[in-house]
Amino acid sequence: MRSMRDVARLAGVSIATVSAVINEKGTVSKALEKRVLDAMKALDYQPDQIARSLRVGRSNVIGMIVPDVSNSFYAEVLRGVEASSERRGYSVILCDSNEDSDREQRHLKTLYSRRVDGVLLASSISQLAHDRLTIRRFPMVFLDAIPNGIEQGAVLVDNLEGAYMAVQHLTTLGHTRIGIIGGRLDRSVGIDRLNGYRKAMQEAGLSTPEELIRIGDFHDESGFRSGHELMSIENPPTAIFSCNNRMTLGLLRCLSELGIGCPTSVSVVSFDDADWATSFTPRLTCIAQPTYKMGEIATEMLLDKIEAKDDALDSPRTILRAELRIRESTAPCHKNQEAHAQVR
Amino acid sequence: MRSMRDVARLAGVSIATVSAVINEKGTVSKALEKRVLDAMKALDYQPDQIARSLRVGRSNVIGMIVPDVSNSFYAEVLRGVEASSERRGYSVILCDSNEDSDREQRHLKTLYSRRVDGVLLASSISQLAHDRLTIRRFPMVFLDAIPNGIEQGAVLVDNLEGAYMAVQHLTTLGHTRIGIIGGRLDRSVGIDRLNGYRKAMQEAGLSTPEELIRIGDFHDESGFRSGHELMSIENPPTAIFSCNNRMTLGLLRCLSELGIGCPTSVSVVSFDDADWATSFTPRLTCIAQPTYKMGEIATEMLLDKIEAKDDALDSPRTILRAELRIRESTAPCHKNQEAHAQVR
DNA sequence: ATGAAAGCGCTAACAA
DNA sequence: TTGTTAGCGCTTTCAT
Repeated sequence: MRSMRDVARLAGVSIATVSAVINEKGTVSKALEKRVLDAMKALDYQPDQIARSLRVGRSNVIGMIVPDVSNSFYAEVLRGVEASSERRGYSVILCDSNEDSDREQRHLKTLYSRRVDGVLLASSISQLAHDRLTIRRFPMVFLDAIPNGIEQGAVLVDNLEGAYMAVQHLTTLGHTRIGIIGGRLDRSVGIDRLNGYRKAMQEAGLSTPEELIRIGDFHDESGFRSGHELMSIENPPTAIFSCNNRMTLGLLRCLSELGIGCPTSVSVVSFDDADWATSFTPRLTCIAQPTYKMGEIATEMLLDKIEAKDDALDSPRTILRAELRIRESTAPCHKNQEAHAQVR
Repeated sequence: MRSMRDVARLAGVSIATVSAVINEKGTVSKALEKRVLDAMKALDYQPDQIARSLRVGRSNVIGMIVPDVSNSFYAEVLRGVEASSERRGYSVILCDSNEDSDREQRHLKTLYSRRVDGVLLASSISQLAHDRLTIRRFPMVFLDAIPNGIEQGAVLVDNLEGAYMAVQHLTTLGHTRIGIIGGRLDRSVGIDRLNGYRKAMQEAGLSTPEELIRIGDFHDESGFRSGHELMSIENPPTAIFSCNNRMTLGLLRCLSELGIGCPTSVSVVSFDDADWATSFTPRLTCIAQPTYKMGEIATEMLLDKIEAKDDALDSPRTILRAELRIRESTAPCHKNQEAHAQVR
């Protein structure tokens, strides 16, 4: 492994000069610069970032913690993070917490030991909030979800509005019995989406009896189960709003097994878009989050924070809007039209 | 930021003793050990891995390069990698090459600068093979695909056999006109899967006219286009084998738009399973790769290589088997039954 | 069993 | 403009 000494020796200069050339400190004459550059090339020299990090006290590495990379939502966010980081000369250490707060805590400790310059945390295990010590260790930016009591920098989606749009779309189509498959209520994401549902229902003058509200855990299986429960009540919903991609998959599987037509018998809107959403029959109407952009913005925010000249401008929350993408899994309420017809 | 000096001072010992305690070198008396441990706790001290890395010449970090994390195949492999790495005390720097060989090259350079102990490369941009220099820089293990001329350690799936199983399943169901949507033929993966198709067809005594063979690029759009092409030839196939998850999505979208029933009009088998595969109607028959396990095995192989005592046991290739998961997107060939009936 | 000190490869302050 | 040198925080001989 070549070091600066080797380059310096070959170029016939001091290591300080080599360092100056590498870091473009500009105080080096053209002649020497060329000799150094040539020597570097000849030796195929690559500066040792570890040594550099130790010296300058910054690693140019950030950590990113996600609950599950194999969930396409996080994978897409991660892409944005990786791209922005690379652009600005940072690398990212990926940590998958597997939704386990112990693992998350371990990861945080490891990241600290590795002296990452900051971390992006895409999971709001609220317990973390209590551990303020952790937060003091390095700049952090929260992504997607925000733990209770944290006011730090965060990049979020307006979940309430997103859910509201989804359900309003349904009410506009004439649906009155609208079920929801919600996510965990110990997460801001779960709460906000449920509230968006409530708001839209209320505005439409619709009631939201308990039987229409199922709370899942953001996983496939709970979507499946909730779907079954919703469709087996006495007066089943004509439309269902599912609060994330995984639960939607479970719901769709449920409807398929039950032989319930979508959107003929029941309309479906999902929070989260996904690569498969337009390949389904029917193509799925959904609330799309700007995943890639969320990753980019969060990264920019974190890096700005890291590179801020002491006068720490406290990074605010950035709230992005989700987008309603109307496709074919939602249709006018058939039942109500009949009811309407009967009335006449 | 606390250092060993702080701990040593508080405990009233030398930094050598602190180091010995941390690394469990065992030559420290119980009494001192306790004092050191207490001091560490009191100061909330976490050893600086950067300094340690510089000193010992190992970083306990590995790099992983994937062409696209948002493809669930790679995301799942990554999960396995992350889990195994964490278990053995390594962190992983994730690099997304975006299928661009320049970016990949840049990532490799960065990883080298960061002195990672090894890298996992899940992309066979063949150009790399020529750059043997890169390979000498650190231990590498190839995942999923293998560049030409490389005999290094690699974890692969038996793509030929997987494709063979897929197509054999189709021939067994009585299909004789079987189309294939292949992947890029400058990749081992693309070639092997095509050959598996050819082998199964040949063994079944079936011909493979050019019109049944479409070559895509592993992306959604090419699956869509190929689907259209296949279904618009004079005597369209009654079954299609699609060579990866993304192209399958495109194909499914195509069939849906064309209103072609699956499996009634055409059976579909896909290489790659995915979370959505069992939520589709019909549930998708596919060849599942052991993604998570691939990640685990590749990581173990790489770490063993890294930690090998000089006597470098040259890690072999590990070839895993794919698994045929028969679901409802494949059915007996309807057309042939008719033809059969006519002959009588 | 414990400590003193050298040095990993680099940057930055200072000298020349 | 260029070089000398002192560390960054750690591990590891080598004395004691």
